[in-house]
Amino acid sequence: MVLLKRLDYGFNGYQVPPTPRAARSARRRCEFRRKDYVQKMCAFDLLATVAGKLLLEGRCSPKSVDTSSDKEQTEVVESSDRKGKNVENKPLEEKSFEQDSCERNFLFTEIVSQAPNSNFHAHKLARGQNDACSRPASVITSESSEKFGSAEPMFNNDCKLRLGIFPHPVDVESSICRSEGETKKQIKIETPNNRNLAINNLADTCNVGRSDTWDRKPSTLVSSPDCQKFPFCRDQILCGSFPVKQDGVKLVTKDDDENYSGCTKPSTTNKAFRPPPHVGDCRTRKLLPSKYWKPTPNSKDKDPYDPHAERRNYLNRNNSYKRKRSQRDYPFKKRKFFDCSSVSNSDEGISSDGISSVPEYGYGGGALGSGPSLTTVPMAPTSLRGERASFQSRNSHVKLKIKSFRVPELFIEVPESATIGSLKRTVMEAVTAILGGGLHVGVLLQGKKIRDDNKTLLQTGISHDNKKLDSLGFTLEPTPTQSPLCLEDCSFELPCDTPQPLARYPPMPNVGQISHPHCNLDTQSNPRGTNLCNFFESDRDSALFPPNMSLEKTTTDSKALVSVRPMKAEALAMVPMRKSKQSESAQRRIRRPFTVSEVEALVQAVEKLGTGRWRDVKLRAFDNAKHRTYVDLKDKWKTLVHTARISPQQRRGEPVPQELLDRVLTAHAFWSQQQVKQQLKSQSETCLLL
DNA sequence: TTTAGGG
DNA sequence: CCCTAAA
Repeated sequence: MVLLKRLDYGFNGYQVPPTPRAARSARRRCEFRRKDYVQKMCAFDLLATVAGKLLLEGRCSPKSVDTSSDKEQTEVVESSDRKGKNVENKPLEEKSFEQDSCERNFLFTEIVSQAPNSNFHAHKLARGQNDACSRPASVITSESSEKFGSAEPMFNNDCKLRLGIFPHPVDVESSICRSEGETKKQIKIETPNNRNLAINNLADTCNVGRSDTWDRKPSTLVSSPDCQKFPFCRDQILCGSFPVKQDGVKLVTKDDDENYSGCTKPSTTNKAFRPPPHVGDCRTRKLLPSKYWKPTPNSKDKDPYDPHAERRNYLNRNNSYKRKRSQRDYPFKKRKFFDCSSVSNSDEGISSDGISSVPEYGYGGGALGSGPSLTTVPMAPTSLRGERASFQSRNSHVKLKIKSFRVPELFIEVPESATIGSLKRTVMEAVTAILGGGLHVGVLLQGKKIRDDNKTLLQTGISHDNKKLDSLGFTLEPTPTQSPLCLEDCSFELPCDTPQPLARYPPMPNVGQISHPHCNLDTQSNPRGTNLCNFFESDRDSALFPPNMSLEKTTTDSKALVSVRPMKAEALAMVPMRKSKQSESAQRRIRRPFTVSEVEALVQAVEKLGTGRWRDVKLRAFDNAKHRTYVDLKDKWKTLVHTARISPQQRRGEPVPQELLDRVLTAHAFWSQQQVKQQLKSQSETCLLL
């Protein structure tokens, strides 16, 4: 349950608020509940059944693959911050970042291209990433992406903040070359200090040696500001995309957020709670960023327990509310139309996921149905073609091009006053937290997880002649080991010689989309649960891109091209994943426990407005917390009342100060009574009329 | 769209 | 948190 725990508390720190729209879907995807788990498992059982059928239909076992002709390809990586400014130590506010336009997802793109050998150990990678901690992360401001922005309409102005991981400027070249030995590759790496560092002589085979290399020099991490390089589909965006090549990883954060300026001044006050009456305003005003306070025209507001005054006030404001209401965009209700599945939307003919197959004959970017950028794919040099040719003649091999891996979603929140350096560290921590925990590879076929590791590709339906198979996807996920929900083996290895390279997939389809608490920065000054920013932050989930916009980009992502050696299967031309209709079903929003600060704000609002006016409460105290709907607030109040009534021993979760609970009971009693009075009143009136 | 409640 | 009947 460790994982769950982390989830539960992952939101207490600073986080980058996402855009409202995607919020909902993201939350749903992230939801990690036992209940869901059970449901999922049912689905898996179903899959197992299907798989069984496939097994029966299975034909001869795959033949061995001749890799002799396989040569690694050269990949040129776009230099990252060519135009990026080195703004290491300036506060974020001084940058041109626009919080609401930050890209929030992380894209890990591989640098190196062809990794013929699938003998890749995920845990090695993970370790390597740990090492990456020492590596500098780079931040590129919006300017740096200008040139790309124009070419990439999808990002429009949303490409403001990008994070990248760079290898240490120092010994990138040497270490790599040394460890890799001779090579046929050339990699251009741009580091903050060292641009366009060309690396030659990379080993053209990645075997154990490569793994070792990872240990030492985990990866040549290069970041590219070019959005086109990372055309992610909505899914990728939602989940975080992780185009990975064995040789390198690129990290890019995308964030599409809303303002969270409220976090600029993390409040440290949290303890001093005062009695209900009148305290509210003064105190709150102090604690809360002014922008979140809607000055109430009526001074009557001052008296929370004057229902009449409040009523009048309420009525007076009713009109303006209506106007606001129409303007307001509540994310909820949209959920059903939101496709959260990472493997979705391929139906539209768009490569939605990180993977796409390489056409069996004559590799051509266009064959993938991808966008224009595909042509720029650095892959497919002559060696590759040769390889393909050999495959065709000798065996039936499945050729896959993994554009990207889905990666667990990261939530990062930092105060505006944070320095770029701290931002980098934060991102680094977040990334390493995930990677360091070990990675698990999941295989998706037509949007469904393939659990049986022992099936051959053929049996699974992954073969070139299987027309039904049009989608195959891979995901990187945090090691579910710690989670009780984790099923059997969670091997990190991706056996290359095993006929059944299919890795087990964690029970939860979207396990990877958890938020990682480690992302929190600046915890020293902002003890967990005490920052008031939490409920003012805009919806993190909103960081997810609107479904529509991301779809087109996907096609362009040719960078993460990797030649995966499909052990013993037939060469196969695959098509981008197709989303299964089932997956489109709504997903639960991620759980976001209320912080003490939020509770306090809620209590205050209810004290003033009373129960039964949740929309007003929302507007008043949570107007900027897009992820808190009035229903949420109502529910929270309900649970608060319940919590206040039970013994402290029975309470769970983050403890709510007794003082607050007392206020809850008081307010609840007051307003309940008020309600009763109102009813009696109306009743008597009715009687009089009669 | 909001409320109010059950799940 | 979700889902929904009602308003």
